[in-house]
Amino acid sequence: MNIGEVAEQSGLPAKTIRYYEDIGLVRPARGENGYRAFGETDVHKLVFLARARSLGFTIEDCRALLALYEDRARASADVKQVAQEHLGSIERKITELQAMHATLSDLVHRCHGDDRPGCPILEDLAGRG
Amino acid sequence: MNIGEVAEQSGLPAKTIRYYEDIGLVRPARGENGYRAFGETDVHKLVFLARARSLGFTIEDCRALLALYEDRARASADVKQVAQEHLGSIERKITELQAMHATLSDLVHRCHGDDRPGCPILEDLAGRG
DNA sequence: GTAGGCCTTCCCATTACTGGAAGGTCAAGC
DNA sequence: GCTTGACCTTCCAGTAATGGGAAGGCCTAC
Repeated sequence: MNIGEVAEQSGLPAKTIRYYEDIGLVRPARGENGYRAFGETDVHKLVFLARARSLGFTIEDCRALLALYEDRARASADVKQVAQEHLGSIERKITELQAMHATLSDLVHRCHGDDRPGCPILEDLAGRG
Repeated sequence: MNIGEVAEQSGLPAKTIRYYEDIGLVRPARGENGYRAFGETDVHKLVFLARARSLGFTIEDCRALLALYEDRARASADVKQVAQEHLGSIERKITELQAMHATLSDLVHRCHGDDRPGCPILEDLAGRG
């Protein structure tokens, strides 16, 4: 299977698939013409990667999860730990964004948004808020 | 004022302040010895930048906000628009993270996390969830 | 044989820094 | 006067995870 078809099936851009090969996440065979020849296993891995990435796992998380996925003797405790740590970082990001949102939302609501002088947003940014 | 003191006052690393000069956000004078010589205005700008960055504005947003801040004839409508667009992008990010969180949280709770075979997390990632 | 649509590699750009090397400057202490 | 150490300088490279685009090979159809 050529990279174009794999891209379609996995939902990943061809560029990204080549990158994943570069960093060793997949190792497709090569045809005589030099084209990458993807097997079913490769496609499965790429689907796995696409899903994991869409859940926000980093590439290194993905590498670990993929190793666990391929490890017949894996303990799901290891998987759970990676996922829980990621969940924690998602929670921290949400909290951070919510704090930004609260502050900024307040400033935006207090800004009349016309030509009158005095803008609460600029005043806050300037340290006089 | 040397960069070290400015770093302390603004809360920004010296490295970051040099970077901001590089990209034209501040233009400190230079002393005879080649050291950057920051004035009060520079410090104000850097405090402004630190605050705006902490609210998640991009560097280019900051550049625009700084220009508006320095523009005596500015309309707060312009400021408000930048802020509102940023608020929208924060909201989109939060929504995205919350979706990830919901899915992953569900998977984590369903994963027993021991040595028994079958891990809902891996099964989801593999497309069999 | 040629047009187009694939595929290949390679290098550069992105965002907002961060780290580190190599070297100049300054103030203090001996 | 000399050294030490803290500060400053520039420049180069790296981060995460791609995306863009050039230059060129391959493949199929007309």
